[in-house]
Amino acid sequence: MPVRQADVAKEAGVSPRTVSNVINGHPHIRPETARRVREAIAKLRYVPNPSAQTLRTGRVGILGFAVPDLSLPYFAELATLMTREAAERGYTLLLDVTSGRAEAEQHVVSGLRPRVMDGLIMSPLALCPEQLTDSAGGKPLVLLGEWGVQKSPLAYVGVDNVTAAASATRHLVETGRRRIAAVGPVRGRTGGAASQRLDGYRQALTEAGLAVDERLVVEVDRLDREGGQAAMAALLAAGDLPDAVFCFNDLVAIGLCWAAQEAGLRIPADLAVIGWDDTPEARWARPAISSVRADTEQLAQRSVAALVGQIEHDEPPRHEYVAHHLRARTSTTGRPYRPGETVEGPDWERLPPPAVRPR
Amino acid sequence: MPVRQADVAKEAGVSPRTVSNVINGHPHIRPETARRVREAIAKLRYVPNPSAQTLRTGRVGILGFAVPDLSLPYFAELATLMTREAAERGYTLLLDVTSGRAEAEQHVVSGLRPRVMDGLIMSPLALCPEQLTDSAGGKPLVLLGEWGVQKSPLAYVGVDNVTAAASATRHLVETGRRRIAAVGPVRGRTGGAASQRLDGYRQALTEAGLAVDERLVVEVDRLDREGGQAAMAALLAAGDLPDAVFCFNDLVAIGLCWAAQEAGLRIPADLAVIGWDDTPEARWARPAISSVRADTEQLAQRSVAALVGQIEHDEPPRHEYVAHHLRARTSTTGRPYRPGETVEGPDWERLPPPAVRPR
DNA sequence: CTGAAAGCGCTTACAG
DNA sequence: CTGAAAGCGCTTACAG
Repeated sequence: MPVRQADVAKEAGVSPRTVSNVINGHPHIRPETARRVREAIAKLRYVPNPSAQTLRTGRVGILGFAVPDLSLPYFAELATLMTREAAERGYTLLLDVTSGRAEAEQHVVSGLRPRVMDGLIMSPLALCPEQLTDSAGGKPLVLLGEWGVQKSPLAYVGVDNVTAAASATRHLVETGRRRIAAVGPVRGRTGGAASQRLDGYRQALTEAGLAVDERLVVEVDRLDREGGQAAMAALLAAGDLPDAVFCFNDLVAIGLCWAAQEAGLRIPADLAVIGWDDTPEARWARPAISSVRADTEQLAQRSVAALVGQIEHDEPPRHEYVAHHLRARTSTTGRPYRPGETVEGPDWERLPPPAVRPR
Repeated sequence: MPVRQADVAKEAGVSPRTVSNVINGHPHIRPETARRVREAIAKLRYVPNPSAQTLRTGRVGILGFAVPDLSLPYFAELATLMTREAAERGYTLLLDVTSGRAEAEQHVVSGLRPRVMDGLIMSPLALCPEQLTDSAGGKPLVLLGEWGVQKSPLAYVGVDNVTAAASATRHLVETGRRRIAAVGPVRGRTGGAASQRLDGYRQALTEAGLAVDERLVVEVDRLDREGGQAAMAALLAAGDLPDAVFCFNDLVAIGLCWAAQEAGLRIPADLAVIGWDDTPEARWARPAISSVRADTEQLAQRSVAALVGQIEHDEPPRHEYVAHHLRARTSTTGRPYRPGETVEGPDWERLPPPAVRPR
């Protein structure tokens, strides 16, 4: 019932081979022939059958993007950008929600899925690169979070967590804070972005001549508002409050601010707070919350480019860093802020655009 | 290089036909044969090639879900639920972000996409059902928003916007409000959910013996925080402030609260505010914002069921309603609220679960 | 209950 | 520059 290539060929008075050539843009086709074929395609509203194409060529035209949690605005934003980025290169993006469960991540990577995708971009939470390496089903894989990827043979795109975290911490120091807490390592999960951010945090404190007090490093169950709320409760219960908190994402910062304000603390007078991801919710919070922003456009662009490069040109996997910025707002500066304004932090950093670090 | 059905057949000492029968669960297979086949499958780690299956059967195993905007938490939540729901029925969910552009919506429905999906669930923003009807590419389509679907032949799943909006408005009346504004119709877009919510709003006001003041109906450019901010600015500029606002989603409510508080208004003492979607951001706002919640689990479950029913059993399209609830919080009641608590509104409503209204 | 064979709709060496 | 033909890996009437 649907129109086939053969119907187009008959309509245009050529062989199917020629129709295929026109569609796939092969050179050396007589302009007149090409025109006739194109007219026939338009007239019959012919659309090639993707399954037949895939069966024949082994190429699917689909990139996978596996995210742990779409309710994190960071991933929702990234998914939107990736969809666009993939479309520009002629691919469709297939989104997979793993909920951070190891089983789901495993399934995406090694299960049925590889067959319906040409490659996968993933932000692993439960699985570490070693577990992913073998199982990628032979398809190219690009990693987005970090999980001790330094020594992994897999491709990786992300921000330099150490530098960015140091920059956030330094910002707190420069606004006069001395007892700075860090909230965000996830209980029971070691390595990954969190440990790099802790490195940056400790490094900046040491450079500023401040002591590192391990009691001020607070773990959370999840990087969500409830986690931030619980962390603030723990800090309050411990007494000897910090005068600033570096939160590993905005949701944690929001929950923490909630609990702090509930306890009568003023932000930033009593407690400065900085988050991570630069979500709209942080910009619209009262007071507006300072945040570290990864350049998500670059992230989407580079990771899709890296994946397509592996797929189409067999490029070797490499590690790549994207820019980050510090958005200083009321929760650290005390200065009024209206959503929509962009206030670069005093010591914001930007890595040179094609910051490629070959492995 | 990958293992094919024929390899499994040879390993098990049967014909490909038998392997296919075992995989597809055909009856009347000798248990001993089935066991041998299954062992061979496991041993060789055979996975059927989906493209070949699709080419042969015409069935893809993929459901599409087209959303206008993943940064709306409502859609992010729905996407997560739908993914799970689809997986339970053996389908993969393909997410498409249309950004509410007519062109993108058209493309999803009529473009290349229908060939890679068995059916589509979509929340149209720019296109009305009439435009969608012809173009569905012959594949089943389930609509999620409303766009004057009452008379559309397309399947529809959603909340009863009239009833829910009336309920929200009545709640404001019952907490003593008399000048109640409605913020949310999108400028230049007529019909759809917004006009139904306006109907419910007017209906409730009239029933309460209050006059409907059309100057209190405020349009927005988009249903986002900026839209709410601008709407509040307009209300402030107009003078003669309302004492309550019914916002058509939580983002608008959040932007509106921001602007109201910036102007020195106290919520709810000076202005009561209720939103729609019951997002976490509304629960964690200060004060916590009351909201109308559609039962998203039901929505996901019913819409996937309706789509799969059309695909697999050729069921006729029908209109179906899911339950909604009113979550009364500080922004209307003035009572303290801690995120995580569930406070049903005094006049919350729930439609009987299988609320099917055949067309 | 299972084999041998055709065909889903493409692409692509192989000829001309 | 274009035709005729094979084959990608499945499923399924058709026989037995």
